[in-house]
Amino acid sequence: MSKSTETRNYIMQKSFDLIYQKGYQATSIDDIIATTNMTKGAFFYHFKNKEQMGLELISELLYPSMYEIMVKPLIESKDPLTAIYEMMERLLNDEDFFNADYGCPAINLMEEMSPINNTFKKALSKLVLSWKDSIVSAIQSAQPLGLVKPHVSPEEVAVMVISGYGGVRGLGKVIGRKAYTTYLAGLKSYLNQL
Amino acid sequence: MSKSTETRNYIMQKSFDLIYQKGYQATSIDDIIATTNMTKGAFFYHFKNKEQMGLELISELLYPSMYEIMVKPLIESKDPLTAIYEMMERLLNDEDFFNADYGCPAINLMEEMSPINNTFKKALSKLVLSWKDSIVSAIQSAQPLGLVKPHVSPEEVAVMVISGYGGVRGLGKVIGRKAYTTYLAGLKSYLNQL
DNA sequence: GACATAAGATACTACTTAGTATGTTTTGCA
DNA sequence: TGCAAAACATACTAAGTAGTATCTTATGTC
Repeated sequence: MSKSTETRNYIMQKSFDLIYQKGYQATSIDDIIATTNMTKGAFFYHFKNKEQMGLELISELLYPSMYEIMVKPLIESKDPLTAIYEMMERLLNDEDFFNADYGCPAINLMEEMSPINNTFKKALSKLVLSWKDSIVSAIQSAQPLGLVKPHVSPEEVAVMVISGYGGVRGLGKVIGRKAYTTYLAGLKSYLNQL
Repeated sequence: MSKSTETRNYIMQKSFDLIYQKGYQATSIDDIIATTNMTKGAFFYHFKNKEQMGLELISELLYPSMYEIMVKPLIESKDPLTAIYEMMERLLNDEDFFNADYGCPAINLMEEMSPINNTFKKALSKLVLSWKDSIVSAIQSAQPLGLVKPHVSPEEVAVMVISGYGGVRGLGKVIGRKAYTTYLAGLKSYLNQL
């Protein structure tokens, strides 16, 4: 990796961390160059402006890493229901990438930016829609196998699961990690009854 | 109502609207005095500073109105499960107070402010905890009546319902109101199976 | 090793921000 | 009706904001 792309990645990673903790709008370019020990010249050499940097953050950092943990485990799984539960368990128990106090970086950006920036909204909707699709497919594939009752709506389940995740990430910000464990228990009963 | 408290209420109501649409940090005092046609002198006569105004917004406007629609319907209800469902239905279908693009003002503030301001966090946790308590009590009261299976954990149900609500408000920002209707259908099946 | 360009640094600008100091007007009440 | 205090207005400040213009240094290539 060239020195140039190395610093670019470094700026993006640090920006990601700051935005994750403080929010996109509350993170200033001065913040970013301060924590990276870079200068404005470096930042604006690598990125057209702050918005462009944010969008590249989503497509190059957020989307791929979230796809890996949220979507991929659901594709090609013999046991879709436990795959969904274990995906959620890994997601909520990953304390390296996530911090209960700060919630989920993807959800945070959705909450903050969707209402005020249509480009962000579209970029983020890709992520949520591909997650939804993978859950719908998982349930659909489970039904002919008799693992999920035939009258169950895969769309409804997907919305329930996604909403549950987004909501418990917000709840965790307020009442802490215990929200996660309680939610996971509730999710297990929910999935078992489908 | 005196003229003074009238303008105070007016400032608070307009501030509430702005914060609901743009977020707390993105709403400047200049924004507020511009949309109210007031001046800085008026604002700082009625409020010590921006933070204090936000906190009074929560305790005087947000908490009471949310309590009315979220908590009250669950107290003294003969049929707790349908009470929960109908509460959620009213909450999500109220298009006067809420806008799908902007989500829920309480959830928004939780998402934005809990990680960065402990006073906001504590004020907002009151709301979410009293909601949780009322759901727990509703389920508990339903169990001896045979309306909810005895092995069901009221705490788990409460966390599922609250997370579902918070999450679907975020999802609605991205994919629109159809998230609400799908979620409500999913919630109904979930509650019926308890 | 020269030298063109990439990569980064410095110093600015124009604007916005929360908050203050000090002014003027309105209002209740003796 | 006079007048003190409440209610509001005006004009500032100091710090922060995204972005630009221009400079210097590093790096690959012939």
